[in-house]
Amino acid sequence: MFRRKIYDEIQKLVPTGTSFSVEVSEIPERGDYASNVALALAKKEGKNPLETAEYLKSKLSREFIERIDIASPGFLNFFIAPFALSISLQNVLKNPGVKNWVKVEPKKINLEFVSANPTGPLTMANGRGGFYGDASANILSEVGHHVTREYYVNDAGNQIKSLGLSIWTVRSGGEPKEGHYKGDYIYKLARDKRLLIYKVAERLGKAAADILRKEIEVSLLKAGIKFNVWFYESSLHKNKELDKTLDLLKQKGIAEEKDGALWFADHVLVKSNGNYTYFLADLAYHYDKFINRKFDLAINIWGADHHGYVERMKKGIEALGVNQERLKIIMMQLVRFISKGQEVKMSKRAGEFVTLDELIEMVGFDAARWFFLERTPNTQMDFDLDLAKERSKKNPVFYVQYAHARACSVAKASRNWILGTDFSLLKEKEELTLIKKITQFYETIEDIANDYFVHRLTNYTYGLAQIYTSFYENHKILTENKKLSRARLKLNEAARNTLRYSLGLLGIESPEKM
RNA sequence: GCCUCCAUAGUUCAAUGGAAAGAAUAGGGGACUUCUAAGCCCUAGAUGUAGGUUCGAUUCCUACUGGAGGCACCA
Repeated sequence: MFRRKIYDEIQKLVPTGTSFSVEVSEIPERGDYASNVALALAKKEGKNPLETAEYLKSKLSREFIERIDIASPGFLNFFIAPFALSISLQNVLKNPGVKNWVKVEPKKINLEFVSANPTGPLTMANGRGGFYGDASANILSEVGHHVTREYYVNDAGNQIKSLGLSIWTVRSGGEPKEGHYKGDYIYKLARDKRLLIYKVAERLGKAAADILRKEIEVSLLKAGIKFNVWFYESSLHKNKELDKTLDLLKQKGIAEEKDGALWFADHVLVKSNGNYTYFLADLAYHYDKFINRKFDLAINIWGADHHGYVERMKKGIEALGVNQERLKIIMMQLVRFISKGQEVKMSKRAGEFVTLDELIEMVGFDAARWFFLERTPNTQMDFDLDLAKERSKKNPVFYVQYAHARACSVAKASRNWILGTDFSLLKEKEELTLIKKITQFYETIEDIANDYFVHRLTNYTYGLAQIYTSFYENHKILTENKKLSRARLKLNEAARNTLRYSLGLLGIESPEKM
């Protein structure tokens, strides 16, 4: 699309390694795209930015650019020629697929997300990482990567034993003790006939975890979150992967013994009682990802409470001989849920939480997804439950879906009057703005493929809906002027397709009627 | 005590070091009665404080204030 073309052209004219940007202009007077390249060069080579801008302006091709303005202190503002916009609209109508317009080097990517311990139902807090991961996977596969959606199931630690003990205690008529899991689901599991045969806490816990694991999958499916691999920690133990990892670290002389335990830097791998730590299991897990399964890139979506773990993991995989650039960790900041002006405190152990199922029932599938996908991962967010219930109709997602339904409705009302479309008839401000916005879809996807900020797509989609609605309200699509109607119908079609495409990648429905 | 993240309109959120900080909602005003009014058009309103780097800072650095989280031979 245009941004890429402008960027490539400039790059040919400047010394290699020059860092500059081409971005979408927000203000019409500044054209459609703007570049700071002259300013960047001025800094690098000490030249006058306005002179550099003049030079670049004289050298740049005008193939699809109508005009280039130079603005103080040295910006280049590009105005796309209307005929080029027409061509772009026709291209998008013909080949809407992202792969046609966004080029990436295909990678084998492991995207691990949610990975909540199977010691209870998913809470609505798990929704944030869940939706974000799901939409990321959609987008990364769409641009051409080979993506595995993976859930790491922690089924081998103390918490499973604790789960077993909690159920055991309740089943024996007692109350859950300090450190035990509480909540209705423990009582339900205590009555579960499938579990009655287990008399040992560990086995009971494991069997219960298995039941909970399946329930988690059902909840995720209801939320539209899909996985293709459920990776069990226990399988690492079974296959002696922890020992292999340990041997490797010992061989390299990285693991050190101290006070009867085995350490990697400041972190324990094997406790003095001989037990392996979770850290070692995680190293073995990532060894499996990178070495055994040969993923080029592992993306982990983690909750903010794991941030202290990031550096340890990166150093750990580096020690295993894997470049840490191949591990990308996305931290999701916490969500605070507010009800009646008070924060709703959630704790799985204390049994105080709202489940993901309940959240979706309360605010609806599409609204829940939209709400979480709308925000950047690295800001804490407040979720007002009362407001979400009350204002469900005012949720932006309905505005976007409504725009799509309208576009569908117009398309249905139309007849095939004439063949051939004269796209040059589209010259109203709202029409040209809409065409530009449609082409920016591909630029947005390109950005996300690079930085994984999925919320860019949500914001883009809302903006597209606004611009479409403005076009719709200001210009009648179906008129007596058949040639004009035909052109506007084509634009309507492109807008509808792009809305549907975006919503689809976000995992949100695009109803044809509302 | 040490570390990480965060602080933007009344409220909920945007803004790859760029020009005049965008939306939504709540507020004020208006048009149409014709393809879906869950809509459109206009209007008012914000970068926590004090410094620094830079041609240019919401963005980077330092200190402070306020909020969240993390610092185990837990998982």
